Amino acid sequence: MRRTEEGGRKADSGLRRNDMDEGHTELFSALAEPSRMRIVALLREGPLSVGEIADRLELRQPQASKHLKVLQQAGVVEVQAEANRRHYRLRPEPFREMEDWLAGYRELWSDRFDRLDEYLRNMPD
Amino acid sequence: MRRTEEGGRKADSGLRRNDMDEGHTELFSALAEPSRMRIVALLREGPLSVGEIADRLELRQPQASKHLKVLQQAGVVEVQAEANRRHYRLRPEPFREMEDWLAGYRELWSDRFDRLDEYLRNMPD
DNA sequence: TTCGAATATTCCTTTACAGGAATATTCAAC
DNA sequence: GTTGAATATTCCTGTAAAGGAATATTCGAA
Repeated sequence: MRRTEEGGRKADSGLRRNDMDEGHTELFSALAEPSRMRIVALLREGPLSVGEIADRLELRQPQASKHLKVLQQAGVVEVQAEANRRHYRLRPEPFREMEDWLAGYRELWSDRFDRLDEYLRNMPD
Repeated sequence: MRRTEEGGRKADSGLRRNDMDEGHTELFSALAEPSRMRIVALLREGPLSVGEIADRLELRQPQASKHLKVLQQAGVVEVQAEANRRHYRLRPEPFREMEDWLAGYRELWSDRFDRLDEYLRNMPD
C-alpha cells in the first residue's frame, strides 16, 4: 500500500460539547502506555526521526513506528517526511485540549471547593 | 475475603522525579475508558453512591463497582462508607499532578516556542 | 537499476481488560 | 438469626492491543 504522507489525524471538527469527555479517551489511551509516554517526553526537546527515537529509548524500530502511529492517530504528534527520514514532532493541540478539560476540574482544589467538600462530608444523610 | 475499608490507594510517596512520566500511565489508563470518564465527570457535582452512579450513567451495578475500583486504585476517587452505601468522591491530587505534568509541556503552545518551531521546520538538513 | 539505509507493515502469540451473569459479602431492620 | 438492599467479587468469554520476528516499501546514491 502506498504510504500517504498527509497523516491520519482523526477529524476533530464536529465535536459537540457533550462529546468532549468521551472524546478525550483516545488521547488518554495513547498516553497510557509507558513507551509512548517516554516518546512524548523525549519529543519535548524537539523533532526527532524514528531511528533517533528508537535509539534514545532503546526500542526496536518497528515498535517505535507502531507507537508513533498511535500517537499520530491521537493527534499527539505529526510527521514531516524528508527523504528516507520521518521527523516526528509534538502537536500543541492535544495539550491545549487537556488543559481545557482539566480546567473543568480546577474548582476541585480551590479553597472554595475545599470548604464545600468539608461541608458535604459532614452532612447527615 | 473481608473488604478492607482503608482503600487500595497505591503508595505515591517514593516517586523519584524520573519516574514521573511513566508514573502517570496508571492515571491516564484509568481515564482512557469512556465509562470511567463519564463517572469522573459525574462526580464533579459531588459525592455519589454506587447505585446513584449506576443509575445516572445507565451502567449495571457490577460494572460501576469495577470501574470505581480502577479509579480508586489510580487515586482518582476515594470512598467513604456509610452503612450499606459507599460514597465515592473525586480526589484533587491526580488533577493537580496532571496539571504539573502538563506544565512541562506548556512551552509547546507559547509564542516563543511557536517561533522556534517555525525556525526548525524550515531548517535545511 | 541495483544497493543499503530508514521506516512501515504484516503475522503471530500472549496478555490485559471490559462486559455479562451469577454469586458472595455486608449492613440495618425486623 | 433472617431478610432485603447495597455493593463487591468471581468466573467466563470476547476483543483489543503490545511485543517479536520477518518482510515490504521508499528513497538517495553509486
